Amino acid sequence: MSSTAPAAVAAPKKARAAKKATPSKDAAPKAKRGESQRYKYSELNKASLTSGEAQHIYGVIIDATFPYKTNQDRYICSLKIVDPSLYIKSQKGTGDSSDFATVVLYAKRFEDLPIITRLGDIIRVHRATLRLYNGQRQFNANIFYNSSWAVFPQEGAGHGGASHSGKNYSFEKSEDATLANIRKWAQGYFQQYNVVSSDLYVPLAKAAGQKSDFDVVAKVNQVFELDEYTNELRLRDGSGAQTWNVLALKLKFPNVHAGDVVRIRSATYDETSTQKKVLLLSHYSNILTVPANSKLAKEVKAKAGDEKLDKAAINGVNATVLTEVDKKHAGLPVHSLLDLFHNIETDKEIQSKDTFRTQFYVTKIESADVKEWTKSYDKKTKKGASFKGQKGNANAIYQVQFLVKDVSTQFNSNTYKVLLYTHDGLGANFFNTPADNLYTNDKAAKKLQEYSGLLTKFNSWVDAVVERRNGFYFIKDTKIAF
Amino acid sequence: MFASVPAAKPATAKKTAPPKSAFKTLIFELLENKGDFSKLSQSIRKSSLKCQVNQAFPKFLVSDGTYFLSAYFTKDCIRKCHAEKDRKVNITDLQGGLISINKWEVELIGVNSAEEFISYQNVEMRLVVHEFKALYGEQLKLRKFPANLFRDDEVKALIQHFIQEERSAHLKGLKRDFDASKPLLTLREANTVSLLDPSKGSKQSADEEIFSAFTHLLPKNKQVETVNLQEIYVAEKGPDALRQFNINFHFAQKKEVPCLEKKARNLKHGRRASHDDSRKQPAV
DNA sequence: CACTTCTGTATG
DNA sequence: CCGGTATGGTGG
DNA sequence: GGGGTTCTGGGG
Repeated sequence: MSSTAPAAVAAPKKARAAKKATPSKDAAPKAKRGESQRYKYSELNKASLTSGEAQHIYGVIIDATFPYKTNQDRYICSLKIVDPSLYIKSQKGTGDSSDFATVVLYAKRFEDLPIITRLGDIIRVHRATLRLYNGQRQFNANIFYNSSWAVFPQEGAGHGGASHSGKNYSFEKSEDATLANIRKWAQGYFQQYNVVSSDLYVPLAKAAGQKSDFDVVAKVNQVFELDEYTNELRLRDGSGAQTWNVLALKLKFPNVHAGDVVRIRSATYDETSTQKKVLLLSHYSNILTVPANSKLAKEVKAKAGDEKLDKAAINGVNATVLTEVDKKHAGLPVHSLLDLFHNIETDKEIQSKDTFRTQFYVTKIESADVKEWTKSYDKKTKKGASFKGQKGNANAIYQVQFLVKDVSTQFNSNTYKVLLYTHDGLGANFFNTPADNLYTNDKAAKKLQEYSGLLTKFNSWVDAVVERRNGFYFIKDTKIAF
Repeated sequence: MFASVPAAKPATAKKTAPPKSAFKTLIFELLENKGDFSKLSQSIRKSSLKCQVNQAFPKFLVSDGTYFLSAYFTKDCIRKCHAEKDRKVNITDLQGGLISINKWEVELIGVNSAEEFISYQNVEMRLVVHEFKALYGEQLKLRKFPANLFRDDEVKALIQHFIQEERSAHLKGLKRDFDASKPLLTLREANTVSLLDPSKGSKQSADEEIFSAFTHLLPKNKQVETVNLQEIYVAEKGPDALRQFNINFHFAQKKEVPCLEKKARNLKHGRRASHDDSRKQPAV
């Protein structure tokens, strides 16, 4: 093989930053001709504390702040990393604080720092200086000068899918092995160890007692869209019966999903919230997902459990989904009311489909009189007749209109019709009771009356599958969950 | 928290304890009373609000130690504090200081939340200052990083609830004569019920535009008149200063030094070994 | 080429 | 005259 | 650096 200098790899994705990361001065970049290694990577625990020279490292990320602004022209991202020479060995109990290294990246621009979304990803830093800070090995890297970083996902082979500072990044062929090795080690490490030792976070049950900010490891039981900018995460960690809420901007944390186990770097207890338990985030706070197959994630998932829905919880304090959708639609993508009623006029994709999953709240139900929710249906004329004054329940069907609203249509003046018309069988089980003459079946009428109240209550939501027929949307394969 | 406001004592008996923030209590009460300030208990309306001035310009932000919101001054208020002979008070010099707002009111108004960050879903609780006093002596031991009141989880829920009730009241009062004989052209027309009054001839397709004509949000002409903060700035510091302020944005310059606190801070200068430079030496 | 540091000039 | 900006110098 | 911005004041 020609033993030429390593080829700089063109960025596979659009680079986050606009800078260049051409190798600059200091230690390693002195590749003699014929030599193929410009960068030599130090193990975290063997990097020199005395030389003061710039060094190059690979590490497994176990914590990180979000890139944050510190003054007019400085941004910082601070992270904790480990490698086979320096890692937290305790599975539980107190960890030894010297068992990881920290990395502090400095930049002039937000875009020049990495956004870390997962524990277990690999970071490579070029031209960092090592010093002891509070007994910690701390690598400092000035991205605004000549340092650079690259982050490789834990999943996947090779160095595809990397994000990096600068316009491009170098990757020597010898690094294939380096990367593969540390990935393999990380894999085993996350499966055998907790990685995040218990002194690095607090159980939610102890959150209220914290004096200052703290970290959390918990399961995301639900991601609720609070408004067009914000999700409200529902967190549980099994340390108490409470479910905790935290507002997470959609743009800042696009990768948080229900069922994930996450680590929150820096939260505070909200002393002003009296109706529900709330954690507050800061601009440097981060939410990192814990690999699903890791020991830690499995333990937390097992402990957290699910919060079951019961009627008493529908009190307007927390937004609550009252319905459940048949499992066969699990993969059906969610569409907003804007899609269903507006974008359909122009969007070919939407026009080509007729079944959608959608979420909304009910502002009004028609008929207002619950007894008129069912009709006697004449298949010939396709008309429903009131049961009022009638005996029996011949050909009973539901004919109910929901006037609904959602986040995507929050600001406009419209409410939208979603129908529960069961003449063709669609949605027949929605109310968990067969359509009947409600003038004679008091028990059913009473139950429906209760549903009516709960469905139109503030913070009650419906998660439904609808099918478009003849220009109307009909609910199907959906039922109230209690 | 307020100095003398029994903020911890809501007028109406609630199931839950009041929040530990005067502003949050205030917005709870105001929304509960559909924006009618006169319905709040006198003990709240007549209390003084002791606040920290987080920022004087371009928005006047005051905090109760936990949350901040925007304050607005009446013409009378400005006139009075500029008239003080010996100690003329400059609104724009209050940054970092404490003030006691002794006469005030709050009103619920419709705004564009895309532009006004001290609001939520186009609703703002507007704090109108009729009379205040600068508290020069007192120390600022309030929380250092107050948060936007309108980003609070419970406050958001409260405003959503308010809007939803306004909407459903609107919907209930709407006379909807559905003309079945008229052919429906689009799916949207068939499935849309508008809050807009159909008799007004407004188009049914209010897709893009923002609806905030709720009955309990004050229209512009019903709001208390307040002085534009930029006018105050010019009056106090001159047009040059305003121009300079805007230039500072072009190239971000130094942090404005709050007039009130720039004295007693010449003691610390010993540049702590900041490690943001990999070439600089000493470790700790 | 991008970054830092130094120097001189325009600007107010 | 101060400070920010533009320019040339530097290492890789 | 376990932290505090803002023409970015719902990534910062």
